[in-house]
Amino acid sequence: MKKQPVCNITTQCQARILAIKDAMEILSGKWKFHILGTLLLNEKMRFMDLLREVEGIAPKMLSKELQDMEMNQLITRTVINTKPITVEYALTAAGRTVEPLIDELASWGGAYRHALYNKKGR
Amino acid sequence: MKKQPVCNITTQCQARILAIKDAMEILSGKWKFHILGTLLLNEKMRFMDLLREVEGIAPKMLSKELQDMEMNQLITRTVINTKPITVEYALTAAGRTVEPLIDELASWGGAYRHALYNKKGR
DNA sequence: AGGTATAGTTACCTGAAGGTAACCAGTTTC
DNA sequence: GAAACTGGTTACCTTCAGGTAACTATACCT
Repeated sequence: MKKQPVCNITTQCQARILAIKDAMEILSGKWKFHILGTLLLNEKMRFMDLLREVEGIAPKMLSKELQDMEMNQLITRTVINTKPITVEYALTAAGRTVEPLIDELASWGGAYRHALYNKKGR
Repeated sequence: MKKQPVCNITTQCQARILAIKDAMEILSGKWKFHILGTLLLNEKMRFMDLLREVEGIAPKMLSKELQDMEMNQLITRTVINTKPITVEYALTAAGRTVEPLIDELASWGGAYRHALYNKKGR
């Protein structure tokens, strides 16, 4: 008799897996956390500000990531009618909810680095 | 005068960015969270168990991700001398520390889905 | 001797992610 | 009038993550 392909498919587990998949999809890519983290510190930022603050990002990537996140309603884009036109990006309420996640990620990364330093460092 | 390339490089920020980069690198990929989540539920699991539990993963990917995580000291691999040889995978103490992170990720994903459903659903 | 289990490995292929560089159009400053 | 600001777009190229399928070798069951 063949072994059953799965043992652990409770509805709870399935929902959890789906939630994780969602989160990973929405927050995927190299830059989103850095952009969101910067917006958490500064409230409203223009395109060129972000380009300077998020170290290493190219305008093309920044533009694409901002569009992604606007579509997913994490940020808003507002065109301001100044002399040279300016654009303001800001977090939405939904966008602000990533703060604990980013905190957790940062603290995990920090703790991990610290733990390895104590064990293997030299 | 050119604008300064950066305004926000406090040492705190730099450390935070580094920690996030670390975490993303170590936990990168489509499968690590699912594997870790499964190991959180089951303590000790064999290769074929994981292959069955982590829905959709191919043996090649599972093997590779397990090796990655063993190198990063998140899991242990123990060969057991049974009739047909078996291998047990289990979380290390460091591996168990991802639990809050996974919880946060899952709860964020769930909340996000819920929020969008209330706003745009239908 | 054929099917099942164990734990993987190997070769091949593809699509997406991301980097580089140049360019656009308008405006203010030097 | 040249340079630097504004906010991007476009084309091109490279890398790699990840998927598919087949295969290895040993051993138990019937």
